[in-house]
Amino acid sequence: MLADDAVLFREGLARILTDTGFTVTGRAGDGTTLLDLVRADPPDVAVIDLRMPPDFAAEGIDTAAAIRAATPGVGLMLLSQYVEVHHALRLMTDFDGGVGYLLKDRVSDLTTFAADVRKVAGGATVIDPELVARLVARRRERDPLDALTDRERAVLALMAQGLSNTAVAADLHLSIKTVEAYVTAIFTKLGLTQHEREHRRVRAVLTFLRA
Amino acid sequence: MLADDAVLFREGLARILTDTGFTVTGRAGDGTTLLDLVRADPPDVAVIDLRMPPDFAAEGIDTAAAIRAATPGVGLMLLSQYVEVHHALRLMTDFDGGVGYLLKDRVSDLTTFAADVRKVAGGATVIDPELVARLVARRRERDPLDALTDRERAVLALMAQGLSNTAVAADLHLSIKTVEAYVTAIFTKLGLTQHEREHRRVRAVLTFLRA
DNA sequence: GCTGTGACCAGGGTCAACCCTGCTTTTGTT
DNA sequence: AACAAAAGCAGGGTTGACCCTGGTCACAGC
Repeated sequence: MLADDAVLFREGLARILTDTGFTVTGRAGDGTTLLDLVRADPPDVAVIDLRMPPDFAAEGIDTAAAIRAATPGVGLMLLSQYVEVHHALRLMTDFDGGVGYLLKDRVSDLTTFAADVRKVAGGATVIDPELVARLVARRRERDPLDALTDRERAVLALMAQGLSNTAVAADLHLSIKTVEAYVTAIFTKLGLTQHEREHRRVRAVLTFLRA
Repeated sequence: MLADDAVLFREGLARILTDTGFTVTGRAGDGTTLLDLVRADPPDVAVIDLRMPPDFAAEGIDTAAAIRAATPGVGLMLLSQYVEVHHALRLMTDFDGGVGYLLKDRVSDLTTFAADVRKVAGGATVIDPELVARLVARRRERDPLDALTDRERAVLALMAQGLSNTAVAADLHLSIKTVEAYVTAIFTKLGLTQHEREHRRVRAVLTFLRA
């Protein structure tokens, strides 16, 4: 079963899978269609693009979770354009095997790729080595935004859109005093101590944009 | 002829082209290899990923230019993951037809895609409609940074690194009063009038980062 | 010679942003 | 039950950022 909204890629992948011995039982351009198709005719494995319509914001992994819940025996191979460590982590912890997570551009051999898909169909976990390396590195240098509470992150997100404290207060239904308190807390947690050379609000925004 | 470093995509595309009536005479993972292959056995058309190794910074279009110079009769179909207006412009102006520029994710029909590739092989120019729309919009709303003088741009660049006015003054060997004057001028030229909801310095920085 | 523009700068003013200190309430953990 | 953290907010203070107005000098174009 194939799920990817990019026609060129999906149709190309369908041909590759057919050539490497798989039977492609269906194709879907979005998560809802995929879930319906899998329920109707559970395949050995579903190959899913991580970013799917409508929001292209990793619905692929939510769809995968829904498939796992509905049809636990179906393997789930996720393909991503970019390294997204937290999704890999989620796959390794929330799913009980039978999942794969590969980067599209790092697949260099079709035979190995096919073998990985088979492993996943057989219940194994297959994660791109680059992701493992990133996970290890990540544990060493934690994301500075990790220290922020949900509220602080929300405030910073609006700051990063160029909103004033007045606007942030209005949008989050808070008082300006509260927002000011959060802003100061954000600076502290991001290690942005008062310094003559820094415009800390801009620095905080840059940190957010780079995360 | 196919040129794309992403094996999954390239091999999938090879199969699609074969299925839609083309003969795929060769495959290349980088521009140099592609140029060599095209010289050795010029095809009707080369399908090229815009982003190629080693720098993934649009070598595809340079390779296309080199191919055009060496073998003028070869059509050039470029595929891009993202809209990049300046590359489309270059294709339309520097090349004398026989070029195409499509976005990977916006190809929704294989038959139409194949027809587009044939048009390019026949000497036509095929550009994704979305790009045309962007080009038209771009001519209307010129880059806001164009209105800035060299000095204003320099000041904004340092602002965009999160520097305070004090630091900008020190780095550019100016007085703080001068920097303040430039900052106000920058806001005016970027159309950032005083508004209760905006933090204009952050907005200016965001404008700079997106340019 | 005149005009316009860019670069550079000052005095004086306003205020949003930030900081400090202190508080209450809610929620989660032990 | 006790404690800690997060959320939310206030009073009062400081100040960097911004704004207005005015100025000089160098350079380019007419």
